[in-house]
Amino acid sequence: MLPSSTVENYLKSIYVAQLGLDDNQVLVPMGQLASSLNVAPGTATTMVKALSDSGLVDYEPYAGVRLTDAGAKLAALVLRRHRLVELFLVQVMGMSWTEVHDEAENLEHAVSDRLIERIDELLGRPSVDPHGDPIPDSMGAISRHHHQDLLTCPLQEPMNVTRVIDQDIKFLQFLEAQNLKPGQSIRVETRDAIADSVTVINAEDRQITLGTAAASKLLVEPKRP
Amino acid sequence: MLPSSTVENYLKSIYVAQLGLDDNQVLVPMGQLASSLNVAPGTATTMVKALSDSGLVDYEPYAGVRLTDAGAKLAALVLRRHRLVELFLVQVMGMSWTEVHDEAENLEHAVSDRLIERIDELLGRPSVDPHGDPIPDSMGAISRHHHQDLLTCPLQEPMNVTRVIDQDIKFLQFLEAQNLKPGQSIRVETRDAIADSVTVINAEDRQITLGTAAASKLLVEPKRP
DNA sequence: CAAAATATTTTGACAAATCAAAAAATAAAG
DNA sequence: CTTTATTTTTTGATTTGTCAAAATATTTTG
Repeated sequence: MLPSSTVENYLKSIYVAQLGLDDNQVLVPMGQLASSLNVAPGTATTMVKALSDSGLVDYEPYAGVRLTDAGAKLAALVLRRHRLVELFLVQVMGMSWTEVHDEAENLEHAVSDRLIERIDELLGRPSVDPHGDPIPDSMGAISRHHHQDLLTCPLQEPMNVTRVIDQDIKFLQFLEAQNLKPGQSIRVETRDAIADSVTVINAEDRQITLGTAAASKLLVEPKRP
Repeated sequence: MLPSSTVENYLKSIYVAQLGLDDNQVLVPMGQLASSLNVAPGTATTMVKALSDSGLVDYEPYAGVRLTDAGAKLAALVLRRHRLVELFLVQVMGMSWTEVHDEAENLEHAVSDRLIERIDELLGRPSVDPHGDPIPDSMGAISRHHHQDLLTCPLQEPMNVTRVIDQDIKFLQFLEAQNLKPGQSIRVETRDAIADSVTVINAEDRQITLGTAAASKLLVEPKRP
């Protein structure tokens, strides 16, 4: 039986949450899951129990939830559809990278395997989406190559923006306006822990100051690795 | 509040059924609606009552159902999405016209107005889909220009296939194999009421015999009107 | 036009997904 | 190490969409 959109969204949220988990933890707390899905805590509990009965997750009461191999594969394929659709909307349909997330959020549940395969082929089997997020392959395998962010990368060195860990349209539009979107060349000028800020120089030598919360959402790699 | 996929499907079915209604009738019988949606009769009754409460249909118990103006507009926009998606899948994604119906059946509920507008633009504001079905405009208006079918068109005259009133993949594949798909030039050779058959000559002068049920699903217009 | 056949509606039940609020468990603080 | 705060689970209800089968209308037929 094929999973409902709801099930797909739960798996996707757990998957993404697991990737973002600190190394010592393995379980996603129920509260975090509930809030990422915008449902009441009790709703998440009920649903996770059902997913557990279907063998898609391991659930430990009061501790949290973790995907099984079967659940992780399904989740990766949802993410694959989402990200391929996003890239398709940008490359083929000419939409802005700032607006495709919401559209893909719906389409990811409606595109067939056959269509997603066509899209993958048409785009030349891409490895990342317009936000720099890696696209799982058709087996559900995902490249887990770890980038630095603006808080950890070297200062005064030319870096490339490779990924943005946020889907908020306003934030993405801001990055675009400041020439900070994926593919752009930048360098970090200064960091000030007290002021909670990071200053960056963009490709046009304009200086932009970000709070550390925002700075941590921009991933980079050395210009000449 | 935006209509659910289920509501959209009910409206679409009623809309299509109304177009196919004999001129003297105005109400779609509940049984017909139920079977076109593959639901039990009682399910259709319940749902139609709900649609009636929302002002999308007029419902007359034991007689049938008819769309209100609001319902008709919504239905036309669903059909618009469906047909634009079908054409898009053929023209841009390179899929076969025989297989796009099922894919569009899912996507029609997931594409946003913004995306459908892009598709419409990209395709050059087309007026018909790959099956020859007319595409409603963004106001929900649809061209209702009536074609002849293979049972009513003149004999021995060159005609163009303009439309196929059936979405069954096997039937569409058959038409494709026999050079009878929309756009092809054909002529009707003979009709035999007793044998319940129609013989057609395709563009390559091959003769094909169809039953009248199949023949009525092929719409044509004179080659030089 | 009464009897049989057909179509439609009603009824009672169920599954999926959700919420609010009460209850229970765990974690944090004094 | 008890009390308080936080998180999680339970409980009871609700909405949407569905079905099977009984009850009721309508239509057809002899």
